[in-house]
Amino acid sequence: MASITEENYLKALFNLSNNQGEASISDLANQLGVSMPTANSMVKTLQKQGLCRYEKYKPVVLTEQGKKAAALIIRKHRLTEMFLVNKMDFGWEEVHEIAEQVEHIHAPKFFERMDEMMGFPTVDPHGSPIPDKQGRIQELHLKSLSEAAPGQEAVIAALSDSSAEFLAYLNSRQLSLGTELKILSKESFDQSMTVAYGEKERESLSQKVCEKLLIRIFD
Amino acid sequence: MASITEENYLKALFNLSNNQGEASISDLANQLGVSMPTANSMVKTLQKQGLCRYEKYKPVVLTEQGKKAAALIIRKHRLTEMFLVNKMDFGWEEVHEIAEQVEHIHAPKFFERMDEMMGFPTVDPHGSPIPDKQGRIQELHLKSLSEAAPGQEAVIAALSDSSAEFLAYLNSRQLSLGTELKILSKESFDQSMTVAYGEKERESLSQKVCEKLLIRIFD
DNA sequence: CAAATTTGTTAGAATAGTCTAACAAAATAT
DNA sequence: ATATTTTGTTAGACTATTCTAACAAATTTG
Repeated sequence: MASITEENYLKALFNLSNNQGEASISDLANQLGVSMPTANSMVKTLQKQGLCRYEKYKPVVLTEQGKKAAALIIRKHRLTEMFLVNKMDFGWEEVHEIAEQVEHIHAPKFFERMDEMMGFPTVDPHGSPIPDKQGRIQELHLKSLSEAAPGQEAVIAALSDSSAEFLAYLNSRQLSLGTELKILSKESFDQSMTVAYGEKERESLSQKVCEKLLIRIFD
Repeated sequence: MASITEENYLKALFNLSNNQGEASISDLANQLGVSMPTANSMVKTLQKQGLCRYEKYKPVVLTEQGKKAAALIIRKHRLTEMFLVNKMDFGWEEVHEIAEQVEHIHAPKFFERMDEMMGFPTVDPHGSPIPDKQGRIQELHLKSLSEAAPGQEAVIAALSDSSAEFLAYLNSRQLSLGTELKILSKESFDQSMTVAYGEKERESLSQKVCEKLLIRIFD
């Protein structure tokens, strides 16, 4: 069984390799707040266990086994976040830190019970998909708000950044998952967008924000 | 902040010193499944942090600070057990292992929310008192069933053994907290007792079992 | 392309928590 | 009160995870 430390490396590798399917040692070290030699030696350890593939001076690639292990940890993380929000009345900005600890608990029944109690949710409070028990992840292929055009209507389906700061910003603007937006205009100058939603007739969202809001466009 | 290992030593010391207020190195080592040298060196570490007092060849005594720290971990353990039983529909025999892990989570709000959701319970699913937020424990001073006399009526209020095996035994006999017992007779031969409860007209309980059932006698 | 920068590696050391072997003190039992 | 047993201690070693310093490879830049 992987240690908590190893689990954290797997999770970091998984998250970093979303795009290329591989991650550099320096990104890994950065993500985990450890030195490069530390990341380097842990990668060797993971490789010995068949969890990743690695050659000197090459990026690290998770094996199928490693991907599955990582996905199952992420499953526990996201189920926990959802449970905290749905069943324990936490705000979506409060749950990451707690889930970061709970995800390392070894108690299959505990997480299955959460899952049942919530009616088997497919996404977490930030719209990220919850991997299934086999570690498979349903891809959502959402667009970011930046890609939408004036005149379109869309609903916020997920976030590409779930930091407490960004969530606090969204809270302050009454933006949440499910919020329906009408895109009024887009500044070609700074890529900021003016939108309407709920009670708000005209709100301006910076490019930074638009990029982080993942939407489903109404047909 | 104490490591998980240190927390486990504190908890073990707390449980072992219930009677004398002190614990031997060998009992501590035994309780934790480590060697005596290991327990010995950890005791020195805890002492340096002001969590216990210790002199060579003498038993270990928790300081007030150490007692409080231990009680707060036990609080998290027992709140978790109660939450699992009351809110997540686990059996009382399933919760110890999970609580053993959850008790190390650092998230005050998580445990406070559990506490609130349950209406601030004072005992865990096995009848053991839940320490308050200051680490104070309300003593229940219960008698064991062995101390009761034929003719008396009593209610099971707690257990002095919460092992899965004992709990399975109690489940198989439909005995639980709150079960009201009429004591019919006691064998002076083997100290076993014959009792009536629920649908059962006559059930025989061995001395071992009677000692582990903590009761409140009806006036 | 050569120089500079970034990235990655090796070597060596530190800390936490654990062990076994050997010995010493305390407690128990003749 | 001595011998035996139990309990406790010290010394030394091992693994996991981390670090810094020094160097090497790869990449980027002028």
